[in-house]
Amino acid sequence: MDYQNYVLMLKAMADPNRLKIIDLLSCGSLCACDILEHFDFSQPTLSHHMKVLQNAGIVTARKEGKWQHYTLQAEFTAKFRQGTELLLASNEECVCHGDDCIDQQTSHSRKVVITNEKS
Amino acid sequence: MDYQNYVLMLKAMADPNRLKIIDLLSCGSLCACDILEHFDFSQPTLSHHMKVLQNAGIVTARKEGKWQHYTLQAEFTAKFRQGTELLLASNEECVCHGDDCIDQQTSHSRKVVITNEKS
DNA sequence: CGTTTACATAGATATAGGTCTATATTGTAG
DNA sequence: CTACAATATAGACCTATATCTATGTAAACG
Repeated sequence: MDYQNYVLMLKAMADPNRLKIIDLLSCGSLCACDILEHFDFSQPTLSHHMKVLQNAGIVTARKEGKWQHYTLQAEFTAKFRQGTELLLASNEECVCHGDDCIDQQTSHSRKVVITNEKS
Repeated sequence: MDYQNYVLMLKAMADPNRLKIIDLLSCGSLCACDILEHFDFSQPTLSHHMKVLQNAGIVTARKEGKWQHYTLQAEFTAKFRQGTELLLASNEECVCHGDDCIDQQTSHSRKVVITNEKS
């Protein structure tokens, strides 16, 4: 997995209002008007935020009459946790062991550590 | 926990370059010049990104001679996972059950679900 | 002491993003 | 068909931010 999708999720989540929307939806589906009641911003602003969340694969929309029902995408939770674990793990799955990685033998800081490290 | 610190982490992580820096550091400490080798941007830009990561509590810096050694903050991993679980959990720890939450009995969409739901 | 190396800071610039008002679209009900 | 209600789209505006060049600072070295 490259981090493209994970970054997309992070960007969508990195807004207090959208994070609150996700939190609301983690308790179950809601329509736009119900979500809007929890915020001070305008309806078009909510529409914008919901589109961001959909584009990131975090939320799905299901139209029912006049109402848009928003639901947390089932795969989101698993995918986000997976991306997080992949990022934070220091094992061989770590991306930095790929072709774009540090050459630990020629690393400058490694040389310094050998000659100057005191602790 | 309010989400303030979690949002700060998310904002710092929601950049492909900073995400790659975190990934690099998940394999161990590195000095600025070693990190810089993996990127095309300038040294001041890296300095900026490292400051963002420090302000978010993700990275710590330790000066050793001329070199700045950057390390993933020990608490970051745990705190981020904790914030993620708190966000995605649909149990009573969910923030939306606080005073700023949905009144599920008077929810408009709930009424609609009862009268119009087919599936 | 002067030079080089590693990094930080200052300031400029350009793009991204969050918000608004105004308006369009779509569905429901009379 | 008309009116209203729920949501989406368009476009403007402003702030945040990612980047750069130029310069400052601090440590090591001859």
